[in-house]
Amino acid sequence: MDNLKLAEILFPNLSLTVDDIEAKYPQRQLAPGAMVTRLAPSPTGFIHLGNLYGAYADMKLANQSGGVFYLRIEDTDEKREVPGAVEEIINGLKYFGVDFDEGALIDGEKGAYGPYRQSARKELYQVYARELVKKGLAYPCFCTEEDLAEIRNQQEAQKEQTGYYGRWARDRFLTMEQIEKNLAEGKPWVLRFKAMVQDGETVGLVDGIRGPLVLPANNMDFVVLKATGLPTYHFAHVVDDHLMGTTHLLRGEEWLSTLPMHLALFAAMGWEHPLYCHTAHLMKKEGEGRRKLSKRKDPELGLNYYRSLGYHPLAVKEYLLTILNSNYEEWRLEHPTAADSEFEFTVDKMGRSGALFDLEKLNDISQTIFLQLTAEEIYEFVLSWAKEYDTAYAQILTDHADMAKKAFDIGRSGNKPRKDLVYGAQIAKFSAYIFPETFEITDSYPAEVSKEDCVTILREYLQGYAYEDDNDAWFGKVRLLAQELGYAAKPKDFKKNPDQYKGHVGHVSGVIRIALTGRTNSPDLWEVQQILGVEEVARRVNNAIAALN
RNA sequence: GGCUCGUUGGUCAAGUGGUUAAGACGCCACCCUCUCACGGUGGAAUCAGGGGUUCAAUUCCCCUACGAGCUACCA
Repeated sequence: MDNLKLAEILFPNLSLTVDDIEAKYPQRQLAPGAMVTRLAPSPTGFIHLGNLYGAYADMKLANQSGGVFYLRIEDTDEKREVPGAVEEIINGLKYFGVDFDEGALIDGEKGAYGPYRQSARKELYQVYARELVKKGLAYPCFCTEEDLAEIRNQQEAQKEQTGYYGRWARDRFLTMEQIEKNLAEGKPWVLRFKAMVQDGETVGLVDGIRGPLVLPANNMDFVVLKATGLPTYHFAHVVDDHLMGTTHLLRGEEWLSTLPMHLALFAAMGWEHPLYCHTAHLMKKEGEGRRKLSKRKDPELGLNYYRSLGYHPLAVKEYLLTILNSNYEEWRLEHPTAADSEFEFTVDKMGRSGALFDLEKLNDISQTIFLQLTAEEIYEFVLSWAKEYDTAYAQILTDHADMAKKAFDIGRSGNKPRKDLVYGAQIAKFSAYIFPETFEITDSYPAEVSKEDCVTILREYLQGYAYEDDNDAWFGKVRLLAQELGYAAKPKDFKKNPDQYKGHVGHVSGVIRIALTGRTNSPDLWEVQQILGVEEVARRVNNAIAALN
């Protein structure tokens, strides 16, 4: 077989040569140790937590080493492409704090190693595919779907490994005449890699996360170029990551089993492969078992889920970081306020087994994230969330900006701050008590207090209420009132002698709390009243009295 | 089915040929306390199972079970 001639017949119209390309994509001039990483999603749907998880790792690796983090769009499958997906990927990632040094943009791109959309790199792949043919390492295959199904059936019947390989690789043995004839007849063809391995041969490499790995060498004559002339993932990955100078390649563990193909390709091209790092999948608990989080079944996998609920992007990032690197949480404990960029991220501390997504932990982290924001920042964040997902609440926040900010800030100072705020939707519900439009009495009065006493307490309380009182003076009055009505001034006294009292001051203030906030659970009452103002306090107490009668 | 990867409390996990097997979230109890929180103290709870190797195995090897992934002209 004349490989050079075959290459010429298969690729007659390429304008570029290998030298042209190598000249256009020189090795990157970076400091030693600088890592080049990438995110390479395919525009087939929404971006999910898994993408974000990987993106943070890639970004940290590049940033902390003075390297480059770029975005490449893997759009070689025209059938599955979803319109607008690229925009959604970029915007979605940006919202959660992922920025790229170079790569695809919504319109166009930036960086010298483009194009960053694989569909625009068709000729590049073909030039290298032609090289493969020249070396006798690739050949055209004219098999139809039916032909392949037939091969598979036979293999299954004979209990042999399925696939296109060895003696089953029908078109591997085509003569030049047969190929020319097929071509002349206009038969569609794909280009297959010609696997050259002995039975039982293995390949070894060191994975950044999993350590040394020994895998069976690839024996499949897999497809390198589809009938459309576009490459498969395997070929595109090898060509692109070589040309774009990727040094550390993070990807999901689903690629582990096709890794030998990629290794074979790198070897065939005579290129060095990047350091592969195969990450574990995020899992989901289902019944007794666990399974990979799935795009279809699990809305919480979509980034949009967290965004629509109003989780702060920093909270999502912080949470993902804790499951990304096993020693991050410990570091965070020692550096509670440091920027996460100060944490040195290492690939070998990434988990080998899939983590279950833990919403409760996210909530916990989310609470402490809000603690670090100012009331102003919280307000801005919640408002921008509400504008998109809860317009009624957005209107209220706009109308009562000052009130909202003060309410968000209650009890957050000092060294034992409250952690009331978790995420947008929760905040909307939690803060409802403060605004006149949403205030309503939803909880019931303490069972220890009779209806008559409730009325008495509220009447007397309102009479004695003075806006100028400080917190201590205010509560002193409540204590006094409690005592006058036969309630213990201190809960401890009541606990010791429950028969001597109707209840204790907590029950009395509970009545006031219900009247003022509508709930048994509210931030500090004195502060709430400072925000509401005398008139509103009086209005709410009077309404409560009226409702009791 | 074949191949590959994985398995430490409920969850995230540290860790090592000899440890009282960290820590975090959650849970429970108590303390603090005007509620709820926050905070503090304490507690329950883990090396999937079985074989080896070894003086000694959670750690090394093998098998089994379970989970996951791949087995496309998808990525």
